[in-house]
Amino acid sequence: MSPEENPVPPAAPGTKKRLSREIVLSAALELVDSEGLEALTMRRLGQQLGRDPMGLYRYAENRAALLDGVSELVLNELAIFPDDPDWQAQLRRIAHDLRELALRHPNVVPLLVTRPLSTPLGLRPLGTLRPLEQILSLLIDAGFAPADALHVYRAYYGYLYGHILNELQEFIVDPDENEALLRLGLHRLPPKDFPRLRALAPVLADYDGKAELDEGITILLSGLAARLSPEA
Amino acid sequence: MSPEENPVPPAAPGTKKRLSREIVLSAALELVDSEGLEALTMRRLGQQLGRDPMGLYRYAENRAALLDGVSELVLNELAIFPDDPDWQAQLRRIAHDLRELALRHPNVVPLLVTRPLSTPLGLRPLGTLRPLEQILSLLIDAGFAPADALHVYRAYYGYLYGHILNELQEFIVDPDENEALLRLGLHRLPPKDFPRLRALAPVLADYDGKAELDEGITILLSGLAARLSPEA
DNA sequence: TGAACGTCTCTACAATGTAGACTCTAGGCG
DNA sequence: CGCCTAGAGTCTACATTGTAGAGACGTTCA
Repeated sequence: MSPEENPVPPAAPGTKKRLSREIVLSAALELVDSEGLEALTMRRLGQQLGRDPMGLYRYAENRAALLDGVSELVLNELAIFPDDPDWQAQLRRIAHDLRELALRHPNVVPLLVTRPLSTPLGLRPLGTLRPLEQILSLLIDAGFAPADALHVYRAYYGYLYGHILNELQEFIVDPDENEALLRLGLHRLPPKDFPRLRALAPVLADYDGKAELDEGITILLSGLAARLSPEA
Repeated sequence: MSPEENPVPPAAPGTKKRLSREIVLSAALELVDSEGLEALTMRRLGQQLGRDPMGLYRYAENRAALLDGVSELVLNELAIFPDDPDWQAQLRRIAHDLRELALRHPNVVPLLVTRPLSTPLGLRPLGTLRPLEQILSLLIDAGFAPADALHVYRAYYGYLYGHILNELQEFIVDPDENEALLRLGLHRLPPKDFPRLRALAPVLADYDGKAELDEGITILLSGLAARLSPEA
């Protein structure tokens, strides 16, 4: 082989153009989606782009900043229409969209959930705060007092994130091995200590996340609407 | 200084006794509590215990297993009484307990939330599954059909974890710098794009997580009870 | 006494994030 | 046209990490 030929071909062959933040972040996201969070190292990403790893520091100050960028990028896939007059319908739709987004990028969910914990609210990437702002707008326009809008948002987003975490925890990629794996795992549990869980194995195996989310949202929204009427 | 004197004294001086899994995990937890997750390295933990880092592998196969052990340890602080006939009161109490536990160990919360994502349900540390089993027991004893109990559990725990994440995200350690930091951060946001959020700064500053959790739980429980009556 | 075993320790290595200096290239100015 | 400066890209180097593998040590049984 010719000496200057890159020994690792997976880098896109033609793309030796100029780099950009978007390109870098997209590549990072692809990497995370396909191989998991811990596969996203500077060297690995560099080789994916056919560039020296050090060059990446021009587009992300840190590895942490890179992670922030990735979660921002993912959240940008979420479309919110703050002008919809039917706030309940809109919140329900957003919930399902976010759920599907999480299922599409399961490896990014840990980022979505933990990165904000290490960054005070005001210092987060702007793309991360946009959903919050837009939902507040939606609720206030619908007639909620600003403080009540915040309460609704918190209850809503709290439940939503919780559900997503729940569902992903039970999620197993290949539905064929689903039941097998599940039984395998549950079988390990001492029957004395875990009778309920073991008995529920078949129910656990078919989990309809979409329906479950929808029910939860219904309960929560109607409860919230009753307590804090938007016309008050 | 004498050559064989350990340059890092913080290791407990007297405790040269036999190690045990509990001791190791407790030390790990202390480390995480006081200095954060990324401070928990094998070497650092070893020096905390005055032992060679390699010795730790006798009590935890991996660093990952160590992390699992820590979250298990924390979850064990949670007391559940599956025999309480008043399931709603019990769930409400557990919620508050778990919230306080999270506030006590904020650095462990990312573990609690993300570790299960990388481990199929049946293979988790037993201590992690105990709350699930016990709450199922509580609900089934209260009259729920097993499958319904699972639904209730999911909605409940989903909301609970979501709330905790929410609250920790807005949590700032020193309440004095709370408002300052908050304003500082929010001030950075472009007013054109984030008018609602900026206007809510004072409301954001005093967040009563306990009350908010309680309200949410009330809404959720009454909704769930209405939909799936335990006497059905 | 000797042997065997479980515990602890040491050394070593590959992989990571990143600082700092170097090279290269494009474009503006004389 | 030639130089020169600034920024993008690259190379080298280093401290820190998890962990394999071999050895040392002490305790316990035959």
